[in-house]
Amino acid sequence: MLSLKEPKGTRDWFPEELNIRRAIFSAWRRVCRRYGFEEYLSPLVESADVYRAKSGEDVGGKELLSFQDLGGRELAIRPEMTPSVTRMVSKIYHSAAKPIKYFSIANFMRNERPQRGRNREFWQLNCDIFGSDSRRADLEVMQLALDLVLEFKPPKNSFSLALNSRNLLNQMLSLAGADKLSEESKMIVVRTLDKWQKIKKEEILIRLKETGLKSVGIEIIKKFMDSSSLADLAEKIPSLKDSLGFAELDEVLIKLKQLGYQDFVEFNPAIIRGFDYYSGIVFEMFDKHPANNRAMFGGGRYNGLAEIFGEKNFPAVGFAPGDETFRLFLESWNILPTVNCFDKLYFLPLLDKELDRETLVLADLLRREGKNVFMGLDVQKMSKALDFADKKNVDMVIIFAQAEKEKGEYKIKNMATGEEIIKKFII
RNA sequence: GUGCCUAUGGUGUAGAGGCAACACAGCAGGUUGUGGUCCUGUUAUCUCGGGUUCGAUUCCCGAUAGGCACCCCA
Repeated sequence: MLSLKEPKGTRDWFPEELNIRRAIFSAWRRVCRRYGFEEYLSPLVESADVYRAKSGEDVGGKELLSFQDLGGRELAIRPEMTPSVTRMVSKIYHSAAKPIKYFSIANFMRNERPQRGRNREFWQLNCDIFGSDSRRADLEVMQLALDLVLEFKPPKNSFSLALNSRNLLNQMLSLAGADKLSEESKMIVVRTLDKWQKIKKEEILIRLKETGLKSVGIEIIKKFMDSSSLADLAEKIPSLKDSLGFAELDEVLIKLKQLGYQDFVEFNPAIIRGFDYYSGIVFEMFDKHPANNRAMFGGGRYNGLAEIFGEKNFPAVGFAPGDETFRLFLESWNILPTVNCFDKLYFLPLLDKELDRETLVLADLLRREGKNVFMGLDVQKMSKALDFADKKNVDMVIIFAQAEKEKGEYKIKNMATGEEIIKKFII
């Protein structure tokens, strides 16, 4: 006997759950289109090397679900969209009118251990702007991200957008002397900063010292990480004030505030993000619900990624919310939407086996009128038919039996009100 | 890869070392043309393997599956 369980880390989508997902996706589409973004899709698989090149060490490594095709080529089920969309856009980049604003909603696989908010198969919205290095592109992408959340009318203080800049971070790190460290040590420094809010301060200091950083450098890092705002940072480390990273963050933050997002946005030095390809501004949307102690989604600028496809000067900025974390956000704040499969569903039971042919004709007629008709397949008594209609939550029941046939009619019964309408049906 | 927790009908739960209980859902009927109520019947090798015991679904060990937290990542 085979198991009824779906494969580990995947889930079955029964209509009820799927209706919720569809409602979320259609809201996402609505907002993306409002910003003039066009929908695209890439293949489910890519050459495995595409991910090995630039995805994080786990996502592009042991978490990659790869296999050989008949020609011995090594393919991988996509663990993220960014490399694929970069590949796609690289093909058309030179001839396309820029900026290119693209979005997609697709599923992905990562060989992780499933837990709350994380599955092996998951769905993501990916929104990206290519061909503009303008800060207005960063701004628009973040505005879109905020509107995606706001579309669900979340309560006050339920989420926030935290911003940082890889440029600012790198400038700070070079000030702290991290440039003199080995690549490996530098990576450990960055990892440690990523954990700033998670691990104890003593532990952090030990880790930083082990990389060979001087205490002057560690002091700079501490000042940076403890900054509560850009103004605070400018005061603590004045030399950073004139840096590119500071300027881009300052500009984007000011504009977001001018646009009315002042309650949701903040500078956060601990936003690092795992993928290697990020280069400029990075950001994460935080769910502030205590049950969801993690970022809902994130993104940033990744100008250098297209180099793996031989493209130089390929500005790109984007982000990707996942279905699972997003659903948890909506669920926790009690704002989960849903849509029905049918605007209205009609149930046509077979009330008399003598009317087999006529009932089929009637179903056909109703469908030609554009109605959604769920037809009963076996003979049912009236009370059973209505009972079934009740449980299936149909809106209307078509009543057609001998009495109706003789009068040349059928009835449409409204299940909510009990009201019946008589229609002509001569056969 | 590491740690902790859990496993009983279709679903959700109770139970106790000695006949496995309840609710809901399903199906059939009470009711051969009008539903949501009510009533009756029906639905279980208590995940698998081993151990302790006169006796284990219950206690112990292992496997498997699931959950949660790390790692990592969105």
